[in-house]
Amino acid sequence: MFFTLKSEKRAVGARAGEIQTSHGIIPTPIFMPVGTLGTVKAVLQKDLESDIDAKIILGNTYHLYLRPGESILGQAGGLHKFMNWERPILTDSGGFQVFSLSDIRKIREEGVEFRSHIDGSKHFFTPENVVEMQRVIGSDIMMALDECPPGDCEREYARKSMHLTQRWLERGFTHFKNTEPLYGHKQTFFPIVQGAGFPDLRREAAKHIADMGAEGNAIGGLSVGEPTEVMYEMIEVVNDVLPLEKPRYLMGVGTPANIIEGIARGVDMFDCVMPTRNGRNGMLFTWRGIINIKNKKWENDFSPLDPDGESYVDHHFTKAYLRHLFQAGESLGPQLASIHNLNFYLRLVGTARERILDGTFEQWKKNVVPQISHRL
RNA sequence: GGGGAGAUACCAAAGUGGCCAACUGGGGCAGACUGUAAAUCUGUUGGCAUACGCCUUCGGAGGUUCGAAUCCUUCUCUCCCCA
Repeated sequence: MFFTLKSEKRAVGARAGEIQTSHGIIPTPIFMPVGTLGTVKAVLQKDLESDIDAKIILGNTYHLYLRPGESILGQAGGLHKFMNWERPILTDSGGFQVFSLSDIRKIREEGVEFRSHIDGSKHFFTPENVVEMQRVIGSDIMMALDECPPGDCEREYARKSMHLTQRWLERGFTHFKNTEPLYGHKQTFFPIVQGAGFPDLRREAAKHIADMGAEGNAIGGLSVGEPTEVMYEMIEVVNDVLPLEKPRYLMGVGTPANIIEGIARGVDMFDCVMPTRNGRNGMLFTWRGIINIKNKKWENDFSPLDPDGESYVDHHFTKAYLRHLFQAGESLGPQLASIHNLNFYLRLVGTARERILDGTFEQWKKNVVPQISHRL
């Protein structure tokens, strides 16, 4: 993997770049649609590639390990072939599931013991076997196993958790370096900064992964219940330390406004379930604000779904029609909303990139953030 | 013509003397959702009030009772069975 900065180099500030992978080039800043189980929910690969023009998508190691499992993915020749997606894939390690499935797991020095949320069976994840699994998946970018503590955790817990994560990162990275890709294309490994909402812990964690010398770095443990201002502050603290010349990935973020603010603070990569999950639940993100298409006020609004939108669905369907689909519980509703939202998210980061390159990002941000955050 | 069952809120359907402004579904309205255990979950759904609460409701009318969706009388309507 190679990362090239195309804009001015500043520690904390918006930048534009390019990530080269074996499966294609990713312009940054970029948003990566989440496709946990080998599918971006409710969206066909074809639409993802053409209409939405996603440059890279996510998969999830924990979920893919449980279903379809290592054997099937190995037989398929990796996730790209299995799901027929030829562009880059980034896989999360399952670190987030250490957080979100906290009722059914036990964390130890060696790794984390899970109970499957599907059948209750016991499984053990280590920094090493999670790398192995991601070798089988064949993701272009694999994530380290980390512990993602809740946003309101105590300092002492955050400190111990961060140190455990650091030991896991090193074990994972060592294992990564000692193993080879299985399918002839390159893979890379991103370590993750933790440290909850404590600036000194964050700084220490950032220094630690900066010294590891990975090709890219991730910021984890944000947007997990802490106030938004804390998240922004942590991004600044961390990006002040992380190397300039390597991509920075803010995991799990966020709302359109969060993403612009993240870009402004020097983040290059984002992923979030919001455009798809909220889309399936009737929320549309647009340049003019946020729409809950299920609301009665759209019942007889026959204007285009999104007059400013650039996707096929934005101009071929009306708000009234989409509301009808949701009212009727038709599965096309969530599909159209997901396509619209992902297209919007990709256009949002694409526009941010243009504004960075032509030097008007700050001015643009000032105008666009209130607009896209407004509820219609 | 004879016999039987029933009428409850937007719909379906519980309740059969006070704990009932009325269980539960559905539908409606609104909200939540940030490295996806989510095409899920939550609230609300007679009127008025921020709230305490007040007012009008269980086919219509009348009655019994301290008190009625629940008991009695009568009327109207619906459904089923037999002719």
